Amino acid sequence: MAGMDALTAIAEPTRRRIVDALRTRECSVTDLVTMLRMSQPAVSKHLRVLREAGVVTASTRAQQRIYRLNPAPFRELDAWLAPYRQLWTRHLAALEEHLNERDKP
Amino acid sequence: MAGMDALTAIAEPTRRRIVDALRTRECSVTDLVTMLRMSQPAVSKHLRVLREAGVVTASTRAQQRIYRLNPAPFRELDAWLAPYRQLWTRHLAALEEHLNERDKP
DNA sequence: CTGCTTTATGCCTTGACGGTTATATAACCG
DNA sequence: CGGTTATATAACCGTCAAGGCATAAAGCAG
Repeated sequence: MAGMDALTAIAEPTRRRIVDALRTRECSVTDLVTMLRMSQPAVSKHLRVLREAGVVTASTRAQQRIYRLNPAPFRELDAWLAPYRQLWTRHLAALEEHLNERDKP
Repeated sequence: MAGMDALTAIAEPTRRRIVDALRTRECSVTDLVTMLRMSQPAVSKHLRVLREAGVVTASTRAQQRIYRLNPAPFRELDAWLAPYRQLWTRHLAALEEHLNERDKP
């Protein structure tokens, strides 16, 4: 019942591997277990964290639980990143400025 | 000597506060200490982590060390996020499709 | 109902991390 | 030089989370 935010959840290396896997196609738990070469409980626990953070959603199909990504937190992350974009555009602008300045004899 | 990656470094709540503060203007350590209302050693340690992850750079000015953001990791984060963008564009497309379908009697 | 498969939970150990106080290092000022 | 400011490091502690194994729970097959 922790409720950690999406970014913190995604940051963990193993969970990022899970997220990267789910990006291309939805997966069952055993799918992920074989991909990550980790114990099933470990994977289930990571999935629980991701679920409670709203990063993934699960649906039941027969005995399997199919996990897929939830777009929302990625949009949020994108929104958070937005104001940082001018960071490197400004950087490039400064660089260009510098080059122009240098070419003037 | 850990060498954690940028995303993991940024994910930590306190460090995200530092990064958010540095986004608008560069800061000295004491600046950050007063902002975060935390002990100076704690701030210095977080700055060390951010430094080793390449998130920030430091320069010396008198006795102060001025910290500023390094654009690179944010570009990397943006690049990592890029393939996820189609996640919500697809999502929107599907939604629109669904609405169109529903309007046909 | 009895297995069989798939997933979730409980318990435990271990290692890492965030925070503190105390101290070292470094750069300025007089 | 001595003193003061600014930052980094050391030593320590409490907490927490990630991983393991064992076990429960849930859904299907026969």
